[in-house]
Amino acid sequence: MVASTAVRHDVDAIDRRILAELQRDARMSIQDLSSRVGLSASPCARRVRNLEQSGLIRGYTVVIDEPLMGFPISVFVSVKLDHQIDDRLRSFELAVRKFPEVTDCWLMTGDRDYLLRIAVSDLIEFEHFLTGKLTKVEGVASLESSIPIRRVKENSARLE
Amino acid sequence: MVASTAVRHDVDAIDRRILAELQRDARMSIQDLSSRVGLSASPCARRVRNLEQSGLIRGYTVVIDEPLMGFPISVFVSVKLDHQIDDRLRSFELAVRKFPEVTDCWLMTGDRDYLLRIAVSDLIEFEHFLTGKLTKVEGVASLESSIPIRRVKENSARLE
DNA sequence: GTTGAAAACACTGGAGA
DNA sequence: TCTCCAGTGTTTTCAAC
Repeated sequence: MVASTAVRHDVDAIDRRILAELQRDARMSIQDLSSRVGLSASPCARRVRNLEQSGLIRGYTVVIDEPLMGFPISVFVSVKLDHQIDDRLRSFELAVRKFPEVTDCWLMTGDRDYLLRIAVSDLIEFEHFLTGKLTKVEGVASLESSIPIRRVKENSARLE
Repeated sequence: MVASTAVRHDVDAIDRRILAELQRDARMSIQDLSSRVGLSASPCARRVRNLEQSGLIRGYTVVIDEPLMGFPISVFVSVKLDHQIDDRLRSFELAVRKFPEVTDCWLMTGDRDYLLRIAVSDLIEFEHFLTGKLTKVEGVASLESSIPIRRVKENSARLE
């Protein structure tokens, strides 16, 4: 019996190099990309298409300088909900997805916790976000914030 | 006195829409992009170039499905160093940048802490990473791991 | 995997609103 | 600063090999 429903894609060494190059610069032309990975354009384009269709490449995005964008401060916030009911989780996640301040959100194991990264212009705005928005979401029981100084490494995904 | 050394870029509403569209699909052609933001191609290309040159657009990257890539498990690790000496920080950061398992790393305020996200194929590999690599980095005093169940929101940067 | 030709696209510069 | 347009070179796509 064949289990998989999606088209499986065997990622070989060239695919890895394609992904690494696209991680570095996703707007590179297929021509440039092909010469960097030692292929001609047609098979390179085909590989990229296959990587997209297999779902391994989920998309392409722009890398924005958050400080220049007006949001130099990040804050990590641990959120604890008062009940781990599916409905509560859903409504919390819905709210979080709507808040533009929230850049990342993970549901953690253990103690009905979420881990959020918040991007703000300053701590005043963060205060307003906490009191005016986050604590008003139904089910939020407690919060714990920690502030990073600096981002040391930033890779969208592990490749090797 | 004019303070800024770099070229300042006033981000207007159209620029924001350009950034939002590129965040959705960074490989979109300028033609597509221009019609989506209600501009013709030439000024749209100029705006993108300006956003790149002002540093607001730092680059473009591919969004990879980490589970399909073979790394379905993420772990957040808090690392405490035994001395907050600049030299120790530097060597720790150098090591972290070299480990492919580490996708993100933040230097936190407070207690000489780093926050890392690790991507692994399973918990066995995570164990090996901890014992074989991370704890062997000079200056690492203590570790605390927490495991997420699921990613709820994933935005490379705040835009609004 | 390669080559090559047609179609789509990007870039430039100039005229006019 | 935008639109529109034309000219040029590049890039993508797709067939045939």
